[in-house]
Amino acid sequence: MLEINVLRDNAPQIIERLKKRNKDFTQQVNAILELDEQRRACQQEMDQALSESNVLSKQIGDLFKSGKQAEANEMRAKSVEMKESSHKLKDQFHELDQKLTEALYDIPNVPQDSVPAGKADTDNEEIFAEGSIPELADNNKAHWELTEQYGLIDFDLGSKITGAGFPVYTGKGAKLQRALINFFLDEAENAGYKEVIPPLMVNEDSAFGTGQLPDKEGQMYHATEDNLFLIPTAEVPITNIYRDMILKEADFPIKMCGYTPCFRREAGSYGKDVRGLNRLHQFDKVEIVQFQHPDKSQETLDTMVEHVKNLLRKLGLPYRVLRLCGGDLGFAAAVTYDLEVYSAAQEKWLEVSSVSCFETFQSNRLKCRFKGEDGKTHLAHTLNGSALALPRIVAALLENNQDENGIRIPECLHRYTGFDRID
RNA sequence: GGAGAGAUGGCAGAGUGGUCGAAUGCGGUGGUCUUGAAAACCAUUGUACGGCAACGUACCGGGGGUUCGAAUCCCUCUCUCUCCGCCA
Repeated sequence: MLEINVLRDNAPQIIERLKKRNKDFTQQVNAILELDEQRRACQQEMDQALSESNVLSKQIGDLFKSGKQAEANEMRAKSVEMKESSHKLKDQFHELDQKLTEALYDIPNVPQDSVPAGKADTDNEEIFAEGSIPELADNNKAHWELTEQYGLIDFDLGSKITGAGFPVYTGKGAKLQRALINFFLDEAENAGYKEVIPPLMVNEDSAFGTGQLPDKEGQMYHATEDNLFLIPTAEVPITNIYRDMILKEADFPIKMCGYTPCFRREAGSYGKDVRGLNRLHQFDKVEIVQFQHPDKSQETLDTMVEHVKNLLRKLGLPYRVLRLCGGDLGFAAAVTYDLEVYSAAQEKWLEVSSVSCFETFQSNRLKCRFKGEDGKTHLAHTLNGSALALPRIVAALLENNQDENGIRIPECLHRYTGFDRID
């Protein structure tokens, strides 16, 4: 969520920049400023009242001690009276504070200047592309055919055990998963990321910290009995490691990576684009996360994109990098780069990574701060990216590398798979 | 699942109704001393909100209550630990 004091000081600019999201926030922002005004006025009144009764209480105590019962009792009556009004002010303050916070939840992050204007994914800006699109034989197959032909993934079996979107990886298909995970983790480690294996379920506070709650609870599987949520991405548990913390400036950059399965309900997305590996309820992903000094987050973002590009390069997949337009930008992100690979049999681009800088939007909720040179505390910047999400990588690998007799495995994976072909 | 204990500042750990934002120790920071370091000594050291500032207010796991006054008493929730049972 946005910082109230930043919004207070820069309202017109913020409203202007938010227009990139194709919505006018003037009214909402004005309502917030109004609430903020009221809240501050109320706090002053409340603090005043509390201060007075604190003084009074102290005096009463002194009077009792020096044996002046009568006077003390008289003041006590006065104090009771005051209590009523301070109680009212307290309630009022809390109500205003609550309203203000809730109103702030509804304002998305402010897009950076580089974010192009636009309404939908068709307006995203392609800023880089690499790799050549393979020419497949006429009788080429989509990955869901290949996985069946070579016994790599059993979608029907997953449906039987759990439901649609929960595939069973078998034989070389399972081994390929493991290989990719290890490859991605090793690459991340080589780039200085510390590996963590976080919990796959998180509590409400964590889901709130990274912004899944209060709005997007429909996306997560919810174990109501224990009020825990299955993670939709490792971003949630990993970023929450630093919730409620004050870091030292020397701690930056904090670089962490982790492999986890991810669980997404994907409610309402049935029908289109869900065939095979394109959209699953459970999938594997290696995530990279960084906490960074605000002055350095921009270059950090670039290095993270570079890291992902490198992975795709090594895998030999044709890919492109998109800078998301304002209309496609996630609620919490200030800027996002999507990386897409070309899946040659399906003849379409598949999103395999999303690298974002959230500036202070997440850390404000997380209360992740650092003590600066000036001795004051400031909110850290958070960044994260997929490096990488497996299913669509597998889809593209299978489709792009197929030939008459099987599927070629990219060289960087050989030491992990132990085989160089699937046939 | 049953029985019990507990939750206090970065950590350890006092504090059972006013003198407590909170003793003490450790740690951190600054300084003295030293060729340098260590040791010793001195000082300083929580967060948030409001205020130009002085300063005020709130916070001792969360929420509620009693009281003129709560870290301290009551209720409730959450979490942690120990023992028993079950179990990978």
